[in-house]
Order: sequence, then structure tokens, then C-alpha cells
Amino acid sequence: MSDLLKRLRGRGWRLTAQRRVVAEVLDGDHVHYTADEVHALAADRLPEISRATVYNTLGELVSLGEVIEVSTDGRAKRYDPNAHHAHQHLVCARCGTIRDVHPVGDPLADLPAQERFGFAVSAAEVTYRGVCPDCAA
Amino acid sequence: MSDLLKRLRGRGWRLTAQRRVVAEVLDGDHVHYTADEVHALAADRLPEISRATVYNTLGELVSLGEVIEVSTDGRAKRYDPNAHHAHQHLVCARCGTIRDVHPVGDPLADLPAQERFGFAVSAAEVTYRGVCPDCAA
DNA sequence: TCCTACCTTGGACATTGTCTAAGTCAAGAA
DNA sequence: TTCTTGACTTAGACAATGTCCAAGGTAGGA
Repeated sequence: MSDLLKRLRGRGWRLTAQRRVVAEVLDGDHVHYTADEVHALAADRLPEISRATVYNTLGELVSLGEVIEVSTDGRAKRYDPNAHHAHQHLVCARCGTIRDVHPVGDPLADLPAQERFGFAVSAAEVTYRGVCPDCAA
Repeated sequence: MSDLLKRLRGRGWRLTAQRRVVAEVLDGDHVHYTADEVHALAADRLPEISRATVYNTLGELVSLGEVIEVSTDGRAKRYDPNAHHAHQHLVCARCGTIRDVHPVGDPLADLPAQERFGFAVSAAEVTYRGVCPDCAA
């Protein structure tokens, strides 16, 4: 994750304790926290960090392309630090668990020109839904 | 849409004026209103209809499979009455316009077994993102 | 060390959705 | 037709999530 901090400094980020702990919380694979969860985990390390700062920092990380915003359920958005490897999401309909998955092929290629209605289409997000092994038991 | 009302009666629905206007508002193709928009349009015909009833009715229509809930932006959910023809959505990143689209192939088939992690996968939702002709101009 | 533009904070506010208690009414029964 | 009853609707309080602002704090260059 210090790679991330280096990239951020390179982009002119002022490196504050608050931004550091938010970046640390988002370190790891298969991380899909809500803003509130990020705030709670960040507050474990830096108790006085405010909600506004967590929202600001997450928004900046998304703008910079370092983190992806995922909303699979219409509730709170989740923040996925795995932004540098294309992937889609598999969500359990019961417990809400999210897995990163890699379908074959390029979903963008499956949308024919006559189905694009003149749009400049640039991305395709796929959400697979099902029931995870724990919830099926 | 009277087809819909008939199906609902067949399922034991009590047919009230409120439910009728909500169903009427959702009549048509390429309809993707938010709950608030449905409420405003319903109130044009039945001014005293309450927000709670609109939410209740939309929730019931979703449970019955007559309407699909779409959340493309993490903001308000949208309600899509085109539930009986499989389709995906194409969203303009600038103005938020939504089009129903029909990609070729079955997106579910593109998720290999070893990428399912033991889930019983039952659906795939694809959101294509781009810029519509009006916004590109 | 100092300066200043950028950052953080607490809290008010906005949006979207849920819940409840009390009153109303659709539709079957008589 | 009228009656009855349980399902439906209502207003408004409440909850969850996110945004904004003015005031004060601080990272990092000079």
C-alpha cells in the first residue's frame, strides 16, 4: 500500500494522518467496505477522524481511479481497492457477501452496435447474484 | 396494463385506486422512474396518495416479479416495468438517461465454474456506461 | 522557522427509504 | 342492498446514507 501512498504524493496529495489510515484500511484483496465501515476501522487507529474526511478521501480515491465504487444493493456504496485488475462482482442474495470474479470474454463486446443507440459506450459492470455456500447450508 | 391489473387480482390483490394509479404510471416502455417520480406522477391523478403507499406498492410489484428494481447510480432506486423480457441497461454517465438493451449471448454463461466459489448463481445484471448522443454534442 | 493553501472537523442539512398507530374501504357474505 | 372484517392507506416520526459549510489546524515549501 505504500505504493499507493507514493502514487498519491506524486499526484500532489498532501499526506495527512487521516488519509494514511483510510488508505491502510483499504489495503488488501476482496475488501468491499462501506464508508461507515471504513470510518469505524480508521477510527480504531485514529479515533478523532471525522466522517466528512472519510467521505472526502474515498471520493478523491475514486476520482483518481485508485478505488472503485460499487453499489450492488441500493444501500450504502462499497469501496473496492482492487482497481488495477478488471473484475466483476458476485453477490450473495442472503448475506450480501461480495466476491471478485473474472468472467471469460469482454462483456462490452456483447453489445451490438445497433443496441448502442448512438452512445459512446465505455464500460460494462456485471453483477452476478446467487446464494453463497454458507447461506445455502 | 389492464393485463397487469388482472394478474394482480388473480393473486389476491385488493384493487384500490392508489394501486391502480401506480400501475398506470408504470405503464409503457423504457420507463425507469424513481419512487419519488412515481409518487409525483401518481399524485397528478390522485392528489392524496401518500409516499408510504407508493413505496409499499412498488415493493409488492417487485416481490411479485411484475417490476424490476434497478440501482445504477447508488442514488434512488428506479422501477422498470419491463420485467417479462430479459434485458440489460445502458446508462449515460452525464444525464443519467437509461435505455433497455439486449446484448448477445447469456452473461451468466460467461462465469466459469471455478469462478463461482460454490455459489448457486442465478442471475447476471449488466450495466453498460457511456455518453448519450445528446450529451456528447 | 514561518506562511499559506490545503485539509480536517463538527454539525447542520438533504435525500431516500422504513415503520407505526389510527382510520378507511374493497369485496365477499347474508 | 347492506354489513363486516381484515387488508389497505395515511401522516408523520424515524433511520440510514451522504453532502455542505465555516472555522480552525497543519503539511510542506520558502
